[in-house]
Amino acid sequence: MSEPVDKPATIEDVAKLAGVSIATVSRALRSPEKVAESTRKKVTAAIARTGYTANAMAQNLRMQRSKMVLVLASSIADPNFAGLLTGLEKAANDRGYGVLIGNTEGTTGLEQNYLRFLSTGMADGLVLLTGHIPVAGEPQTPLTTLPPIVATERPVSNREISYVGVDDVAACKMATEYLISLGHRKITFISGGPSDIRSDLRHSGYRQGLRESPEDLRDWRVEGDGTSESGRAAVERLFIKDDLPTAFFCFNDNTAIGVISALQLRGYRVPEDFSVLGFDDIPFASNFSPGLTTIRQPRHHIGEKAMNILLNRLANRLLETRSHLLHGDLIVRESCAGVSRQRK
Amino acid sequence: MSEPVDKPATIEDVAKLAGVSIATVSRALRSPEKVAESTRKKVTAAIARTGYTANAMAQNLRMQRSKMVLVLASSIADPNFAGLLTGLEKAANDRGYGVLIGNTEGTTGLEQNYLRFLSTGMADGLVLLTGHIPVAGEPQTPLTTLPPIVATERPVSNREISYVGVDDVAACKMATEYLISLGHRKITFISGGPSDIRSDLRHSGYRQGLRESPEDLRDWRVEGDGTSESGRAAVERLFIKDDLPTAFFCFNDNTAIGVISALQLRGYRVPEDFSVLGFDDIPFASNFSPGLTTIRQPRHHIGEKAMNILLNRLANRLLETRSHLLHGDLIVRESCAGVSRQRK
DNA sequence: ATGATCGATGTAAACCTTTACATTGAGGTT
DNA sequence: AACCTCAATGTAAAGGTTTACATCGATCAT
Repeated sequence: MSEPVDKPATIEDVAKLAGVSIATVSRALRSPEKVAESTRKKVTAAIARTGYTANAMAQNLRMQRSKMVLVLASSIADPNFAGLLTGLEKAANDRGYGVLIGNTEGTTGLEQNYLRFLSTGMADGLVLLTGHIPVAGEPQTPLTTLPPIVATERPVSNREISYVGVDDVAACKMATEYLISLGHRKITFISGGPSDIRSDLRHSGYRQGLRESPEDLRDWRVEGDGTSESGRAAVERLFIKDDLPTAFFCFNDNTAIGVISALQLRGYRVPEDFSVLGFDDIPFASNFSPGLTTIRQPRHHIGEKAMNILLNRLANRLLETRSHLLHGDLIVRESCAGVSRQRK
Repeated sequence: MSEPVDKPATIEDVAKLAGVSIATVSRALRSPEKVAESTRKKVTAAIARTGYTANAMAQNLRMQRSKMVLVLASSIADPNFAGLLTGLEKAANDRGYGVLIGNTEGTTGLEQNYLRFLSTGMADGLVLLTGHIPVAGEPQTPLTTLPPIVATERPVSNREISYVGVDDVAACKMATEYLISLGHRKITFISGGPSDIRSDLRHSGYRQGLRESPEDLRDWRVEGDGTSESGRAAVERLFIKDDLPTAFFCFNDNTAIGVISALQLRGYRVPEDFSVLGFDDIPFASNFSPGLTTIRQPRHHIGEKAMNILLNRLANRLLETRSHLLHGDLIVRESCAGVSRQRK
């Protein structure tokens, strides 16, 4: 139905065909109530005939925005990333925004590079999954020049930035209580590394859980870094010391998987000999054997909520910059059991 | 070092400060060789003082491009997606392009929606992971209006579109020969569903592998759909028929995982009782127990190569629209073994 | 000295919108 | 009949670049 165009039709083509001015065409599209029914019809017809689509560049230039959001992540391969992105992307798309991906791989060099999208105006807002405000080249106060930001996946220490994520503390407290209710009295927390703030949050939830017990349970933290290798290594260290818990509460599912395979490699069985609890409920948690008992992050919701907060800010519906902590569910599968016939 | 700006500096501010025209400033940036050393210095100084960054919208409008590429995927959560995206993203970023994500969830509605990035000129090129050319609203020939495209992850039946991916046929032939070399004579191929072209490619590689054998081996295909559930289901069906192979060659690792857990659930051991081979080498393949023997997709390279092909096309370095098939390595872990003490 | 050549710079158009402001004319009020 | 109001439309500026073309001197050959 469209004309044999080589160059895409412009608003001017439409105006000419409809016999009106370009202003009227623009109005017919952006604020139809301002244009008479009859002319609106003519314009619509002309648009259909020309196959006109407004040039986004021209619009953006004129309106000083890009309808684009930059998502900065330190690792695209992170098992949480896909779910989060799905939510972010859906919310953005629903509101006419596009999602631009920046994979920093944890390096500030790449991080810097992606800031070009902000400084050149290619993106209106920023979703931070890195856990820190991107460093500008010059050591100047960056917050003033940065666009609206929302953090997710990893909270940012700066209080000015909204964070959307699971309530690590509450979830870990609950999970710890669950382990205690199963009879466990010696529970090791395997951390996610010193640089990850969430590790401290989860550890603190674990401690709160311990304190709920009438007995005085040992706060027992060993260091990991969130990889399955670090889970394996932690187990090995504990075996060498010959100081073993009855349950492992792991910073995340990856670590839990490492822990379990290390235990299995030594001939122990999970959950018969040891209980292991993870965090995240990565897609693989249910396929693992034993099925991982873990805390589910509502990744999709987190993503959607984070994006909506950001877009509301962009739309000037000024919002409090608060943290929004979502509830994490305990998903009970097979990797945790009662302590009854356990060796220690 | 930068002035107290509310509005970002424009090229005009720089020009004024440097005492030259805006054309000279533009030239100093885009084609420095055209401007005298002395003025270039003045301009550079002025840029530093104003903290000027060229407005991308204005540039894009003027130059009729966006330096942005749309990546259309049917599922962001696909285990291959992250690795692919990492490669795509890296190559794009290296060449100053941005990557825009479109998650179609397999629905044409969303697919349509993302096409707005193309029709409005927000994206210059398209990376297709969906396996088909997006359908335009009207039943018109879309290829003429679509920008340069490259397909990856799933080949597109249309011959005009370059595809970058692993050589499914060769890899599966090799893997099948490997199973045969282990002594397997009854090998079931579990497909990835009728709608997935790759399923046929891999099946055909498997058949070629069978034919290499001096014996006349049975081409034995059962249907799956690429999920671990379908792997489980396939195993159950075979048990009901009481017609069992000694090895399973699965369309992908997900299926293989389903197959293995179904076998284990029935009390069999892998690889002692059955061998299972996957495809993809998803991040989890090595953490699974038993470690998955599988074919590794060089996801990162595929992504980079695909993006480079697309960007070359965009840069008018006209390239043949050919398929680029990369080699897939057989990763031998524990899930396949000799047939010796197998039950059947 | 004169003109040609060429490098460096400036002028202005073009890219395509949106929107403030001006204009027009119809309908209503006095 | 003169005036006012208001809805509908048009005119033109603005948004910030890039680049073809024009201009200006200086250098060089004659």
